[in-house]
Amino acid sequence: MKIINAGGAKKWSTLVHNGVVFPPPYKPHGVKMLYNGQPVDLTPEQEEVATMFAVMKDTEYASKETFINNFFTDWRKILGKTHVITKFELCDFTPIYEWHLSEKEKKKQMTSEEKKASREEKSQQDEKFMWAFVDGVKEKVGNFRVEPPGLFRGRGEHPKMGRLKRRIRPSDITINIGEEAPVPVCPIPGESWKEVKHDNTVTWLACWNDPINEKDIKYVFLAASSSLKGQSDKEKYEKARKLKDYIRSIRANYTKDFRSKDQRKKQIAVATYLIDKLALRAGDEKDEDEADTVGCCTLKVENVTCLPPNKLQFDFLGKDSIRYYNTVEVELAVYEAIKEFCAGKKKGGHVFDKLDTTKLNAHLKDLMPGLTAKVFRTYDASITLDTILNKETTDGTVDEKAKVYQRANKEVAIICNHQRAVPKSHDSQMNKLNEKIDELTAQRDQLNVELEKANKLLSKKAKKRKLVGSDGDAKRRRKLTPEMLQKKLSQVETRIVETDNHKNNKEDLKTVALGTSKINYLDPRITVAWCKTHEVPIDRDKHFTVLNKLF
DNA sequence: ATGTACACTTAGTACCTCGCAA
DNA sequence: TTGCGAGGTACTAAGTGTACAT
Repeated sequence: MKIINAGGAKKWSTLVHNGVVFPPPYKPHGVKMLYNGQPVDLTPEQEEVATMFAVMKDTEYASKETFINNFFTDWRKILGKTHVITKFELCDFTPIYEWHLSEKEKKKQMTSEEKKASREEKSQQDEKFMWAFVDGVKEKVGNFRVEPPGLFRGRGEHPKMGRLKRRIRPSDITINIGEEAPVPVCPIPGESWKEVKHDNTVTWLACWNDPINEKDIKYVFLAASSSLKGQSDKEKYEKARKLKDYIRSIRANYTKDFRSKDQRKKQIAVATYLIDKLALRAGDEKDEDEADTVGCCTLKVENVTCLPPNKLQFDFLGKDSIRYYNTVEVELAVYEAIKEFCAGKKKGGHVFDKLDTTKLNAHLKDLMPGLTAKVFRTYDASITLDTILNKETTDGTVDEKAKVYQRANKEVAIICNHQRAVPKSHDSQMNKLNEKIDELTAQRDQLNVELEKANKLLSKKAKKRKLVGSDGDAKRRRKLTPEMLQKKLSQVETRIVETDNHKNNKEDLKTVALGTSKINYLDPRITVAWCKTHEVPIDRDKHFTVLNKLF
C-alpha cells in the first residue's frame, strides 16, 4: 500500500459528515439561438454550453479571443462534426442572453416572502451537508457544494480561459470520512462514489480532480470558523511572531552575503532581502498552460529596472495577474547585485537563475525552524498593524479609533499588494458625493447670510425696543433665532467635513482590497489586544469576534 | 538535484443581505 | 417603499510548501 502523507500528523480521530451537494441537472429552456440568422435546434447538452457562453455577454471574457476560441473548440466537440454550426462569427446568442435577462428580472420581481421562502427551502435542504462532526464536535463545512459546470474563468491572460469545465459526477468524487461513520449516501440514483477513504492525516472531506487541470485536485474543507482551521491559523501567526526574534540575525546574515563570491549565496541574500523588504511572494515556477505571472524567485530581467544611483523599479504581474508596480530605494550592494544578475541576460531570463523556492526555503529553514518565504508577508503585516495602531490611536470616539484601524488595514493591504477592480459604481458615487458637498456648501453660504441678517435685525430691534418697546411682529417671530441658525450652521459645516472625508477615503481605497489582509494577514491577537486597550468593542467586527473565540 | 502529486492557504469577484436615507 | 451602499458570504482560481519518486 502506498503511504500518502506519511509524515503528516493525525488531524482527527473521528470524522462524520454527509458528503457533498451536486448542482441540479440542466433544465433546457428551449430558446433558440441563431446561426447565420436562422434558428437552430440544439440538444439539451449543446444548449447548456451555448447558454454558458450567452450569459457571459456582458463580461470582459466574451470579447477575448482566447476565451472565444477555447469555448468554441469545446462546444464543437459537443455539437459533433456534422453540425451546421461551424463558424463562431455566424453565431448569434442574443435570444438566449435575453432569455437569461428576463429570468433574472423574474427573480428580482419575486416578493420578499417568495424570496424568503425559497431561501429557507434551500437552507433546509443544505442543512445536513453544512455540518461535520470532528472528534464529536459539530463544525461548519466550507464548500460542500460541488462546482457546477461552466466555462473556465481563468484570471489574466490564461491560456485555458473559456474551456468547458465539465459536470462533476459521483464517480469523480473521493469521500474521506471516519472509519466508523456511515458512508454518505450517493445522492444520484444508480451512481456511486469513486472511492471512500479514511485518512486521518488530512483535513478534507471530499475531493475530485479539477476537470480543467486533471492533475489538480479540488477539496471540500471545513469552514474557517472550524477549530482545525483555527488551529493552523494560530500556528501561522505564532510563526510570524517568532520571526521577530530571528529577524535581526537573518538581516545580518543576508547583508553579509550581498557581496558574497558565491553567486548562489549572493542570490539567496538579495532575494531574501526583497522578500523581507517588499513582502514579495516566493514565486514558484509555472507551467506553460497557466497565466504568465511571477514572484520573487521567478522575476525576469524585464521586471526590474535599475534607476541610478540605487533605486529599483519593479513592474510585473503577480498572483491573479495583479500588477506589482513599485519603485524603491535599496541598499547600494543590492542595487549593484541586481544589476550584475541582470547583465547579459536576454528578455525572459530569470534575475535569480541560481535559485528556486525550494532552495530559498531550505536556506530559510536553516536560519529559523519552520521559516519559509511566505512567513515574511505575515510578519510584515503584523509589524505594520502593530506599529500603526500604537502610533496613531488617540483618545477619541470609537469611530475615530475604527478609522485608525482601517488605516492600518489599508497599509497592510498596500504592502501585500492586495488590489481590486475599481467598483463599477465608483464614478457615479463620487459625482453624488461632489453634488452633496456642493449642496451643503450652498446651504452653508445661505445660512451665513441669514445669520448675518438675523444678527443685524436683532441689534436693530434692540435699538428700536429702547425707543418704542416693540414686541416684534409675527412674521419675524417665525424666523430662526441667531442661536438656532448658528447651531444649524455648525451642523452643516460638520456634514461638509464628514462628506469630504468620506469622499477622499473612498477615492483612496478604490483600488485597495482590504478583505484579504483582514482575513489572512491581520493577527487577531493584535486586534483583540488593541480593542481591549482602547475600549473598542470587538463585536464591531464579525470576523474578529469569531476568531477571538477560536484563538 | 529535479520533478510531481498532494494538501492546504491566499486571492479577487459576484452576489446577497440588511439597514438606512430619501 | 424603494433604492442604494456597506459589508458579508459564496465561489473558485491561483498561489505556497512538503513529501516522495526519479
